[in-house]
Amino acid sequence: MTADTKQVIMDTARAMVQARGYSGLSFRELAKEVGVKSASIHYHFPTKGDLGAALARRYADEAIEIFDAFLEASPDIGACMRKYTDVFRSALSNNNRMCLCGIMAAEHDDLPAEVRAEVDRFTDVNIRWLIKLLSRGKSKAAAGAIAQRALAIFAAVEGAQLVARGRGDIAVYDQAIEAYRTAGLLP
Amino acid sequence: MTADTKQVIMDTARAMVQARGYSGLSFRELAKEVGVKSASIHYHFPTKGDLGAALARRYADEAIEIFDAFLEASPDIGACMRKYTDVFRSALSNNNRMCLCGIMAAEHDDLPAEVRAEVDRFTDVNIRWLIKLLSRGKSKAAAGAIAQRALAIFAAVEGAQLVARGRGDIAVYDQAIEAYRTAGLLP
DNA sequence: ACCTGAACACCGTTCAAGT
DNA sequence: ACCTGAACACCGTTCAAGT
Repeated sequence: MTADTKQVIMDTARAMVQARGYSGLSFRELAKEVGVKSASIHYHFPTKGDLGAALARRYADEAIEIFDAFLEASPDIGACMRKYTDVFRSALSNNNRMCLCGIMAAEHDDLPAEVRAEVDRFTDVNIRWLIKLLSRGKSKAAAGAIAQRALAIFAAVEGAQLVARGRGDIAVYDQAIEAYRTAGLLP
Repeated sequence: MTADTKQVIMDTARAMVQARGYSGLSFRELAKEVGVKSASIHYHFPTKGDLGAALARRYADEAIEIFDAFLEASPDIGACMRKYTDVFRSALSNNNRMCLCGIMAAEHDDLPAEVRAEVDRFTDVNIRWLIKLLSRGKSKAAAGAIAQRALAIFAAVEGAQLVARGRGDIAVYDQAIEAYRTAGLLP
């Protein structure tokens, strides 16, 4: 009936990683916040890599649900795009945090293989969704150009988040996104 | 006459940070590579923050020189822009490394204040240079729009590097940059 | 089934001691 | 001036032991 310890660990760890990265996540700190000993964390997640992979997996799964709901809620490409960029904006407004997989992508070489695999899947999920969005009402002929543009949009949004976070200023994110729209990169 | 130990430390540390991040930098590993004991690193750089700040400071200073040389070498905006994006490309082609300050921006919350200050200065250097480039032959009237676009270009380039690194595929970087150009974000 | 204390080899840091 | 060994409190991890 009370909150499942495993879920509490994941929720707490996710917030920590979004703030300080995978490398910055400490099992001892995490345990202290959850109210158990660090050895107990290992009972639920044998290694740090197991925990990181579980976090990224759940993150990617949630992204699929959230993004697909946008497509169903509105037929307008521009409106869906705005909702999409607002998701990444909300991480920043939540204490200057970053996309879980964006910050982990920067830590690429420090990640265990099982974590890296889930981070890659998050990228796939995003690009696939953007392709679906950009393809609305277009012929199949332009598929290559659309895939390239989807990749560019994802990269640009992640970059806007990265730079805005570095500045600690969400207005930087808003300005970058607006400039992308003005230039015609975003629909 | 032989290589200055302090310089060897900085060169080695820089490569390590570009590969594994500031958090991923270990004084003991660094010392082993340089051929001294970790306590000796502390003689030259009392704290890890001192070393990190020195690395970012030199990185930003070098960027100023390199970028300004582009402006002097060519009057063509497009050519200068291509040289600029090639600088960020070269980090990836050097064993999938990242821009020193890009990877550190992701580690924002883990950085000592003195490191963060130098990372911020690198961003300033980039945006100021991009503004100078975009302003060529334009009236002062559009200054606001130009500043916004400069910020967006920097963010987009950093994002392309981040995503390409995550994929371990430099072609991803090239595709994103090309899509930015097609969309009209890059001149 | 779930948690813990104690131990291990790591980490940055400090400092007295060496040359 | 430059380097070092030893110690400190941290880290992820393991494991025998508890309930």
